[in-house]
Amino acid sequence: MQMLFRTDMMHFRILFIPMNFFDKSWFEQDSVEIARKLLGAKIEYNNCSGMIVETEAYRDDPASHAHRITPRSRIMLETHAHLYVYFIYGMYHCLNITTNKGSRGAVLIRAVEPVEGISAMEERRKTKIFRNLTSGPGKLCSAFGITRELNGKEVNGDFRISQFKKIPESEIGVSSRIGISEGKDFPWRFFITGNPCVSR
DNA sequence: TACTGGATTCACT
DNA sequence: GTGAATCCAGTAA
Repeated sequence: MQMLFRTDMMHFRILFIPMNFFDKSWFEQDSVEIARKLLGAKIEYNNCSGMIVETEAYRDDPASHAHRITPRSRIMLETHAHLYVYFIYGMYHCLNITTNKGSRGAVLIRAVEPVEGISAMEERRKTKIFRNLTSGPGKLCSAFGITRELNGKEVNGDFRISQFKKIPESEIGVSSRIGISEGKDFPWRFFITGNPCVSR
């Protein structure tokens, strides 16, 4: 397999990054486009991996942290291909990838199907019910051990994302869920597959 | 400095 | 279906 080389200056290691990893420029696209294309991609972190089965796109709308730029959300305006991890409800983390070069935007990873490191996920989640390991934004962060330590990091460092499985267009659904904020509909926002490991 | 509420989850009824 | 858990970013004063 063809490889790229990446040097890790802190530890003087050479890491091998396969060619199917999304490069930084790929994340310059609009968040809605990326949210759709990320379905079927694989995330890897902490010796665990999972296939993305549900995403949610955020742009400059009232329900988005990007709508009002604050020190916390500034990363969505200033970067793409970076991780935006925030803490919510006092106990959960949510994982986003910044998008939209030159504008504000991000994609929330809402659910994945566990692929590797399942026993570690079971331990962190304190359950052996496969369906409950990563079927929600808070659940998947818990299963992977994702915390705010990852906030601001560029993708394909410790946290990697790569092409994995091609999801047929016919299997991709756009949810008609109601947007949380201000009671407005954002039907373009949610992308799901028919995979059972999606949020309730 | 104090207060409010949230891109969630889970236990309980 | 409902409500509690729980921390912290954001805001008002």
